[in-house]
Amino acid sequence: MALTGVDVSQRASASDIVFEALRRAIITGEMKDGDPLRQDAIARLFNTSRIPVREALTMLEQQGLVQTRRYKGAVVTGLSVDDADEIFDFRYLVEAHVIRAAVPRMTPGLLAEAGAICEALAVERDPQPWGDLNRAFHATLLGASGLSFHLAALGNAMDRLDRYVRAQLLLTEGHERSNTEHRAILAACAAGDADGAADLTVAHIHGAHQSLRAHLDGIKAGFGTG
Amino acid sequence: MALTGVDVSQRASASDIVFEALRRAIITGEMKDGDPLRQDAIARLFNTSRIPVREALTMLEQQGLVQTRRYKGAVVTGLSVDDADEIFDFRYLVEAHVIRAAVPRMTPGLLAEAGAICEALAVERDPQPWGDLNRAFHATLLGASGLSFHLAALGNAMDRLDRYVRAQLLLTEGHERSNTEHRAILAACAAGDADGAADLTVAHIHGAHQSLRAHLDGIKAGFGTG
DNA sequence: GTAGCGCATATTGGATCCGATATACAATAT
DNA sequence: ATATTGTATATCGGATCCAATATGCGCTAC
Repeated sequence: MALTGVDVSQRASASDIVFEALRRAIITGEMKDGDPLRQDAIARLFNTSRIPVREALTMLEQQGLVQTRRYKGAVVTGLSVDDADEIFDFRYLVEAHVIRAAVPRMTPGLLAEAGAICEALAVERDPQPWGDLNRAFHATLLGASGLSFHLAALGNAMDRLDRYVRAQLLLTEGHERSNTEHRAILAACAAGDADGAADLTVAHIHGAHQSLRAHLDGIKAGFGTG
Repeated sequence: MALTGVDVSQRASASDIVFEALRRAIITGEMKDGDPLRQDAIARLFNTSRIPVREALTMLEQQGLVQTRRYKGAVVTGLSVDDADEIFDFRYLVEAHVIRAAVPRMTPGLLAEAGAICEALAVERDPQPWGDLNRAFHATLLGASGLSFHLAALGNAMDRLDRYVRAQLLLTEGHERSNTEHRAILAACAAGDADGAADLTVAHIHGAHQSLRAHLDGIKAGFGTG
């Protein structure tokens, strides 16, 4: 029988769906720091009961995206400037390590894939899809390392920073610089220059970090102490 | 009124209690790789319903300590040798960074505290409390850094490795070497030698890593590919 | 008029119940 | 005898229900 099957047991559970939707709403900035997450409201929104919602909230709490206080509910976690600095430091350290490990393992196919994303980034104007493509670009390159533990930790770091980076990019038009840097990183990877790619990656993150800091100093306020 | 209060709203929920108990059972090796975690059985054990158990299992899954398959239940996650190598690499990288940041922030009081744990380690023969003290020693020193995100990631890395390290220590009597290395690390910290402490820490982790590899190569089997 | 108390309501945490799925075993047909 | 199918049981995911706690408002006492 020539029937292609799908593993139906891998379908997402209700908790997974709610989790992904909430996670996305938080990292894109759709939900702001301190916004409360009411179990009832979310359950109605997804046409489910509160049980899957609570499991989604516990997942988000483990990831540090929301904070829960007993009998008071969950709110979106805010980052202090110090917190953001620390997580950027983490990225400098780990992302350099991972890209170094990834470069020698990149196949032509993977480089082509990353190149395609890079091109898509260059013409994308909408901030939301741009942010998604940006993550996809880095995930593709870093993924070649096969270092799943490092990648999970980095993914969490990005999740915690993403909404601030996106908000800042939206205002400062840093897309152009980002795009040029992406091309440079990709070129180094294609050339098999692991150290170069690592340096460029660190510089790339540094740029985002500095822009964010400037932006925050500028508006002065914001950034709940979480 | 001179009455010191405690924030009663911070009492652990049932989920937290179950989570901590299961986490401990897993990281100490009390539960073996692949052991199933039956919701009913655990609920009865803690005299609660399955709801808090499920939330605990969700947390454990987020930490990578158990794996859940829909409608089939959760089992203790096993590490392949490659997985273990990767997590050790993560520790080399991050723990060196954190200890470097921690040294200049260590107070005499904190050093005294670490010293006390170090002494306790020297006379402790039981493997389980020795493992707990070992974690406490490193947590005390690293904690001085105040780098909460790094510390959380390192804690998770330790959680994933702990049972293997404990099992290996149990057989190879690596306690003595560990104790000497602890004293050296502590001395470097007390001397304010951040780079020295970092080097010694890396060497310390390296020792554990090599012992574990040797041990695994020796017994050959074990380590489900989980 | 104001500080403090008590009740009403909203919201969360946990228990119980029900439907869905997996697994093991028995029955049956070839 | 073996392979297939049906069924019984165990276990899980989710819904509903109840208890515990927080919050807001009105009332009372001074």
